Amino acid sequence: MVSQGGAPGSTAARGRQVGGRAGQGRGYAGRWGGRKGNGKGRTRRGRDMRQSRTFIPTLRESPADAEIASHRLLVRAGYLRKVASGIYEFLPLGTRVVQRISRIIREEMNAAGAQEVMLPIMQPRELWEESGRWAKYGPEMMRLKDRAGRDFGLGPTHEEVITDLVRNNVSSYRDLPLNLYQIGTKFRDEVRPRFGLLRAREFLMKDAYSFDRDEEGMRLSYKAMYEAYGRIFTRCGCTWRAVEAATGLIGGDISHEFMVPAEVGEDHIALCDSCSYSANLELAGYRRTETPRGEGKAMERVSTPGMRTIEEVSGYLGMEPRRMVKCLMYLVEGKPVAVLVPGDREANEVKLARVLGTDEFRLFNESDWKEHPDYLQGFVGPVGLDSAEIIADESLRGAGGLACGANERDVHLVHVEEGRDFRPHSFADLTSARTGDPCPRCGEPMRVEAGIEVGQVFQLGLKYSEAMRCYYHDENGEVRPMYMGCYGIGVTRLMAAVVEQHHDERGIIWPLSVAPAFLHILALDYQREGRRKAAEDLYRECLEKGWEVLLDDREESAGVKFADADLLGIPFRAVIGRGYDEDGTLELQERATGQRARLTRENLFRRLEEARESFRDLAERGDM
RNA sequence: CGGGGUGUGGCGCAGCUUGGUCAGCGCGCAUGCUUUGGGAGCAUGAGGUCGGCGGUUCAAAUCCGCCCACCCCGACCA
Repeated sequence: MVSQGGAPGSTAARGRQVGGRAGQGRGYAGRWGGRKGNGKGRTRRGRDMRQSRTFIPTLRESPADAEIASHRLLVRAGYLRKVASGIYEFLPLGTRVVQRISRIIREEMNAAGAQEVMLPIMQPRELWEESGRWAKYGPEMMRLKDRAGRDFGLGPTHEEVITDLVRNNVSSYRDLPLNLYQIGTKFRDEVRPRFGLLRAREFLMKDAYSFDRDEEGMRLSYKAMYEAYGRIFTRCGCTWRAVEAATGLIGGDISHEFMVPAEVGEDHIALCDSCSYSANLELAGYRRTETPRGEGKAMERVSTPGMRTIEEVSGYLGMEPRRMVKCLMYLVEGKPVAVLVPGDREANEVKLARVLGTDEFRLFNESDWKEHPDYLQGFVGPVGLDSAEIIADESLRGAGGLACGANERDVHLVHVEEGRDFRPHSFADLTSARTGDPCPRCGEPMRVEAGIEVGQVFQLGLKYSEAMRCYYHDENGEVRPMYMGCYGIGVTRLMAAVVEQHHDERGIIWPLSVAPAFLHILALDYQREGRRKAAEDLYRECLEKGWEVLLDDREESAGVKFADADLLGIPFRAVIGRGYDEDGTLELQERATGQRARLTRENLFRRLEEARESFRDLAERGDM
């Protein structure tokens, strides 16, 4: 089995082997729960999973509140139940899947030199004050008081706690690098939980934190995690891609997100197939090649009675929306700022936050318009707008032939040219790329696709170590802050993502690596003595091999058993039915392909062993 | 937080407009018999004070008010 890692400062902690597998080869034997050999005195070594005695409440109908496949199927198939909005119970099969995913994560984390710890969910306010995030995190952090009235937060993430742990116990360069991780419950009081496990309030997360002497070390730690993440998602059966990402509340400079492409994903990423540039749409750049040009005509006023929206005005004037200047009024730290973007684009507020250097801003609301009556909602334009700072999207640099509000009721201006008629205080990248926009690196057209963020890695640098005084002594006795990184995987979200990528209309199709069982034995007409005995024998034999097997020993009709088996999605199915009566053969079905074969008992085992063997090879190579 | 919607046995729903044998249907559950290769049939049965509180009325699942929960869209979050 895999080493659980050593104490701080041990070989396991120091033995960095970027990109490789530090430590010993991982034990893939008994992937379905089985120890191999040496089970003397015990006839059964696999877990006993008789369906009649296992808590798998399947539903014939979809629950009314489930919209997406993963949510619907996980509930219908008896893996999951909701107890409150965004809060779920994992039933035995769901728990199995979580454990299997967790196991893959542990193997890869341990192999990459990280050590597992367990950190508290409930964390004292004081730590969060140190990092400044008690104020900054906002209502998303669940807060509570103990009986003495002391403030605590339920950890939405664990940088503070881990930094506190390390600063108090690590003080020498000899103990670095150090990488600690946990798999634990996180709580985030999401504004709007939805999509089952994809956006839950309480969820399981693997989070790791690395501590290094310098930036170079941090980069190596980052690289090791990045590569481990790729292996983890691949082994869980996901297609994925890593993209450049924004850092948000966690902070730091460099970050990548691991995205699992899926229609239902809430994130969007821009991809270039020519040069492999890929980034979250929040920060993906694109080249401005569509900048409209003018013909040197003089600016002109036109009457646009009652027309406030881009659609209304552009339709009335017969101009393309991209020639309209959308002038958005923002209140930035209490001051009005005009943000100019082409009429056919939206402002990207993540980019805007970067440019403004603050996230204290919002689009004008009703009362803001009232308080600033000199800005006429629907007719604001950059020409003659002296009272506000004006920042414009890059695509408006040198643009001409534009139309915009005249800062006068029911009037717009046409033939407007940037540079001649108005001049923004600055230009910046303020809009999101769309499919077809040119790649910022190579200029080829990109595409935008939806994905589920299943993991994110950050180079934190000194953000927390300086704020929280997490220092060490180097060889010369100098006191230096540690360079940190942090690395998260949404374990339960990953489970949902796997289902999103692996299901059909009838149910889940688990990849072998994370399936709650390897084989599902269905004995049809279980009452028939011969079939029952055959099923029991097969079951026992599988258990002795250490396989995880689910035996459908219920006295249900064939249709019910098949339908439930499709729903549960266990990769292989052995059916004992008519074929068995006729010539003693069993039918092996593969859930993913639907392939069926009537086999003798010996051949059935041979085929299953082959499947396990080829899977094991894939796993060793990191292809699975 | 804004907008919309829903809350009726374990699950999915009807009933509400036009208060009064409306507490009902399907699935599930229990018992018995017959069934068993794609969600079986017959029979019998258990189970809901209709989200909560208050009001109107002779009478409220149904009308009114407040509250709560859940869902969707948006805002938010990363």
